[in-house]
Amino acid sequence: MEEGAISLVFHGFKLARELEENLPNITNQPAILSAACDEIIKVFTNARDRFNAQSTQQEIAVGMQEWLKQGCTQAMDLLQSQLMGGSGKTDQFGGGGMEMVGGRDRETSAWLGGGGGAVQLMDVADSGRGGSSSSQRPRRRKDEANRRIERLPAPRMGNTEIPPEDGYTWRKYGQKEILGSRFPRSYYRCTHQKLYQCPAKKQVQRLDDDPYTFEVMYRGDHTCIMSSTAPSAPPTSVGGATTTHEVRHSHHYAHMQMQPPPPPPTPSASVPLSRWLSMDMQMYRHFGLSGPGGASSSSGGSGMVASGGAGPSTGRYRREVDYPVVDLADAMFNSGSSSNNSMEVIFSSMEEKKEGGGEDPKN
DNA sequence: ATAATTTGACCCCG
DNA sequence: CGGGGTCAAATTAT
Repeated sequence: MEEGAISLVFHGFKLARELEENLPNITNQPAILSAACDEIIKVFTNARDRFNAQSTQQEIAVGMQEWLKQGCTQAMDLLQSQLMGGSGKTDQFGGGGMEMVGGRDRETSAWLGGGGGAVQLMDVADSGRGGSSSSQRPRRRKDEANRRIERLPAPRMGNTEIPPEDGYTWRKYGQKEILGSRFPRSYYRCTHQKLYQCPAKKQVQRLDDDPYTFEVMYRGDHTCIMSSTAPSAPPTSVGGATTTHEVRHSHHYAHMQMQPPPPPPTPSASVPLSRWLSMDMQMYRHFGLSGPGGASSSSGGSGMVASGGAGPSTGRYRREVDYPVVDLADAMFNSGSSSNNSMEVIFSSMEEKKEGGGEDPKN
């Protein structure tokens, strides 16, 4: 199985991330730095070799698809259609189901359709019940939200099993033990909901017998709009949201938090996203893949939510982020030894947090 | 200091 | 009444 190769790619990313995290601590240790780079290169090279050796282009494509599904998501999907003048609305979930990486069988499928119809935007006044004196009881409708369920494998690479992370920023707001399930279910809502707009929510839970597979259910659609850095001047008419780019987000492969991306605060490097995205898209083109099918998701039992950077940069549509991409992709899959430069590019776009929250309530 | 996560309580629905 | 989802205060991380 070539999942090994895919895992290697992930592993490479992980290592890169770790290196990035420790960069500030080892800049004086060229030896270590060098070794680290070497290690990373080795991993990627290895992955490439595997792809070339035992996989057909198609398999590579599939692998990339899986990878993208895990790391990126609809955000990308949307961006893709927007930036590339995609007229073919990517709306439905048309990808194909997947199954693999986990080993266990378990068929099922992919997305149980919900119900059809659009709609979301529930009452904005839906808060204030659990507390104490709430005199309001906004009806809680649960059938309206279109539910989309998706099962995705937890990257079980090397040693880090990062829970699914999609391109959106979610905030965990609850966790509960579910009858009959051995693992708790965690509830997330879009981080930007605070601006009272994004009704998107999702719940994540590990499958009983396949701790490495998560089942995520999405409810509601994202409508995050972070107009420039202006919390005071929130976008008017939320419902509309047709003018500006409606959904964008970042995506990272994080386990924990984030730091720089959001709309208002901390201005900092905030563009890597575009590079990543363009890279991804570039790959799609390169492999002639169809857009990612669904979204993916995140977090597991112990909690991590994540991050993303929504393009704080006032969502500049695009920049000249189209060329380094080719190099990157090429470096990753074609050249094998001298990919240092490319790695730099990768690093420049990786933001991550670390933390060893070892936890794993296995059975 | 701020933001995210944790966790028990509370509410709705079946 | 109990399961499942959400809130919100407290806690922890950044």
